[in-house]
Amino acid sequence: MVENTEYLAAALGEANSSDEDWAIRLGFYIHDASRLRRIVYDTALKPLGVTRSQAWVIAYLSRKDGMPQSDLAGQLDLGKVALGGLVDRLEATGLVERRADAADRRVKRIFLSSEGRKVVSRMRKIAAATNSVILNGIPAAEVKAAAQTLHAIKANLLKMVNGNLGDDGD
Amino acid sequence: MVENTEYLAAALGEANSSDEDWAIRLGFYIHDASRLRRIVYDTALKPLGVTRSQAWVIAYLSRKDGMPQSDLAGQLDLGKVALGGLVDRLEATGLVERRADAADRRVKRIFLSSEGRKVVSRMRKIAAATNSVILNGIPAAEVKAAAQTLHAIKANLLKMVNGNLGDDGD
DNA sequence: TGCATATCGTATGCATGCATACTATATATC
DNA sequence: GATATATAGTATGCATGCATACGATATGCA
Repeated sequence: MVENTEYLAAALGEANSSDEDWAIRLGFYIHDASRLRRIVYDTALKPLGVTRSQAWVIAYLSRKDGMPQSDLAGQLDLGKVALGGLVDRLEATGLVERRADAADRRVKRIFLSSEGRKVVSRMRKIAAATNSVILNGIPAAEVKAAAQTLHAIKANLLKMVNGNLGDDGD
Repeated sequence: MVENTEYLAAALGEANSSDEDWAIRLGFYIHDASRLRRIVYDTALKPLGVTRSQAWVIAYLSRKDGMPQSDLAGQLDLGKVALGGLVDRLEATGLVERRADAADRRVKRIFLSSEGRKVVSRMRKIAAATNSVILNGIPAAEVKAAAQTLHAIKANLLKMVNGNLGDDGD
C-alpha cells in the first residue's frame, strides 16, 4: 500500500539508531514487497482470467481435490465467508464445482473442473517465470537467508496472532 | 492470506532443487509475514479507533500537513479513489480535515486535527512496541540483511510494475 | 479571447477480507 | 428419544483497493 517507506519510517518511528532503523525498514519492506508482488502476479495472471486469490484456491485443489469448504478455508487460512465468495466466483467461471457430501449434508466439497486443471497448469509456468524475474540478480544464499529470517518473523507473528492454533506448523 | 506455504509451494512450483525451493518459499513468506503483520498491527491499533491504512495517512500528515489529496495519494502510492475513501472515514471520526485551496479551487488540502495529532503520538509508541515483539529473538544482523535483500527484491518488483515512475526512489 | 487538454476530487461497481448473525444439520449428553 | 451444543455454509455490512467515468477547474496554445 505504501511504497516510499523511507519517509514513513521516519514518520512512524523516532529511532535513528541503526539497528532500530533497519528493524523499522524491514517492516515496511515486507509490506511493500508483498504489495508489489501482488500487483505483479495479478498482472501476470490476468490473461488466465483468475485473480491471485482464486489462483491459490485452485492451486491448492490441484493437490487436494474435493475438500470441504471449511477445510479449504482453514488450509488457506481464510475465513469461511471469504472462501465462500472465492468459490462462488470460481464456480461462476466454471473452474470449480461444488458437490454435496453424501455422508454429511451440511458439507459441500469443492472439485476442480477440467477447465480448472488447465488453468492451474498454465499458472504454474507463469508463477515460475515471474518468480525468477522477481529474484533476478539476487544471490541464492541471500534468498535463502532472507527466507529463513522471514520464517522466524512469521513464527513470532503467529505467536502474537494466536497462541498457535495449529493450522500452520510451518 | 495463505499461511501454510509449504503445501502451496509444492502445489505451485514443481522445483525441488534447494535454491528454487527457497526462492519459492521466500515469496510465500513475504506474503504471510505481510498479512500477519497487518493483523497484528490492526489489533494493536484497534484501541485507537484507526485502521492501519488510516494510521499511515495520519502518520504521513504528521510530517507533511496540508497536502492536496492527489499528492497524498501519490506519496502513499494509493489511487485517488482509495485515498478519498480513507480521508472520508478519517474526516468522519474527526482526525482530519479537508480545506479548500484558495489558489486552485479543484484542490482540497488535508490537515490533521488536534485529535489526530494525539492519535499519531499514541500510534508511534504502539508501533515501536509492536515491532520489537515481532523481531524478538532475531539478531540485528539478520534483520539488516533481510531488509537489504527485500529492498533489492522491491527494486526488481518496481521495475516490473512500472518503468520506474519515480514515486519511490528508495 | 476561446477552445483543447490536463488535473482534482467524486461517483460507481467489482474483488477481497473481516466480523457477526442465522439456517441446516450433526453429535453428544442426559 | 429429547434437548443442548457444535459445525458447515450463507447472508449482511464494513473497510480497502482497483478501474473507469464524470463534473469542475485550470492551463496552454492558437
